[in-house]
Amino acid sequence: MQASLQPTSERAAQIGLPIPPASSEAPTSQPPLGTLEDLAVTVSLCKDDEVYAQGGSARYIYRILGGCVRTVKLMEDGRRQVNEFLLPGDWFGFEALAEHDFAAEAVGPVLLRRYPRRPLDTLAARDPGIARWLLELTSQQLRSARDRMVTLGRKTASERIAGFLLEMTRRMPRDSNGGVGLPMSRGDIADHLGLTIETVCRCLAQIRREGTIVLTRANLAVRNPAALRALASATRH
Amino acid sequence: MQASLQPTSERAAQIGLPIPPASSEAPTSQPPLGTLEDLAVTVSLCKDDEVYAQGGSARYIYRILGGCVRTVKLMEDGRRQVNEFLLPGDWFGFEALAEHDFAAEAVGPVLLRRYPRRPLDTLAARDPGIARWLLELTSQQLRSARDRMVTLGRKTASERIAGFLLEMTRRMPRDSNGGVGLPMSRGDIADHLGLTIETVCRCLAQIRREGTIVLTRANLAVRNPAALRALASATRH
DNA sequence: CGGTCGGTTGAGCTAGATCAAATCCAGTGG
DNA sequence: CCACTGGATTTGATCTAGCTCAACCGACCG
Repeated sequence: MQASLQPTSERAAQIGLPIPPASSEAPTSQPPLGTLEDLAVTVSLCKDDEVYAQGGSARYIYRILGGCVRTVKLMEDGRRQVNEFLLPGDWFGFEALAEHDFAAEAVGPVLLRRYPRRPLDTLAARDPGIARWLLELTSQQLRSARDRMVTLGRKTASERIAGFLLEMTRRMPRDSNGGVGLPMSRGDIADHLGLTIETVCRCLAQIRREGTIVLTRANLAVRNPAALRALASATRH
Repeated sequence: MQASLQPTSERAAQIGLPIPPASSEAPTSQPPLGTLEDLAVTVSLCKDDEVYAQGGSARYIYRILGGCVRTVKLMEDGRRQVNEFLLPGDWFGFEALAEHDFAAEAVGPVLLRRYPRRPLDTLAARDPGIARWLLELTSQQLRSARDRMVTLGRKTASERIAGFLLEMTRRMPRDSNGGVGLPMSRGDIADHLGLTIETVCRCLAQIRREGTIVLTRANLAVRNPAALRALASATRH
């Protein structure tokens, strides 16, 4: 872990970073970081490298240029919760408290831009626009965390999977065949949704059998979005 | 619902509001709200009154003076997720986006202070201290939401219950007998922890049988905190 | 005193976990 | 180019934590 936090902006090509078109998500309002941009460096990571550790002090914030990052919380006995998957264009690490409560790890090869927190904080103390932007980012995270709360607390396995697939088709860029790449493993998905790998596989297989999706190891195409949406918010009984 | 959002500061006594000593939680840094305090009103609510509805526009922020408020998300078929319980001293409703993503309801009789958002926002745009305070509140919410994510995604029923009891003893004021009052029903607890009422009861009964806690309908005393802590972070197998 | 509404307890049932065994590739070395 | 190897994925068989359904209990209330 912690292998390559050295700025190595050229490594992207070396490690075969998947071309990173911006997330199709509504781009979070670009902040006027001006002077801060000069203090930023570009960092490239390999699969499973740690961006920062759980409990580490929060010295930087990050923006993803390419690839996918997961935030992870680990229990002592190895149970794992993947809080979120971060995609190109997404910012993270700005939670404003002293220590990171989650670790952040590269799901695959990742390229990201790293900004120091200290000058950002002083900037935010002067510029209400920056402060507002930070608040908005945090609020959005909070909102999506709360949505996931319902997922984890009250939804069935297939509802979780269907919802996840919908989220991915929404956030990932469409490729030439109308499909999207799933950068994360089944295990990552399982730990994100509070399920086991096997249950994830079985639900995916089920949805595929019904003809709702076409799925290879890492590529997803939705054939019947309506059916998928119905699955995601199934009214029970 | 929506019964009594009229400012009725005298009703507290009428409805027998449980004396509201401040939460023993580290009080979130008191903001210099100065001028805003003049625009605030005190509101009193009865059990199950709605403070605001899911999807309602976010016009106010609130501080609890006494009682307990729950934030709730409801699925169409009635499945319910209680996001958090808010206690005296806690602020809520400041998520900064236009609409509330959760409803907020009084768990029992509640007294709260209501501040209009618009002037707060303009205040925050001028005063970095206010902005910083809002960001900190939101970040704390985000942090606790993320902790609950692990609970909901990966913990067993008894771990959830034990963790919840510990949280309550931490946040609630101790009464003369060393116990704390639990303002919420078993159903609320169940919907908070992603369990059923029956499972909540059975786990509580189990922990009580072991002598770790003494529990009546609405009052909890922890006899063996170490045992409870062990339960909450049990290393599986 | 009967009714209602939380809470508790018992008896199965089942969604999803666990355990185990293929299968499928992607990358490696020949 | 092809066989080989190891990890990821898939599928099958079984088990179980927690859910569901149902009965009962006790406090409070009119």
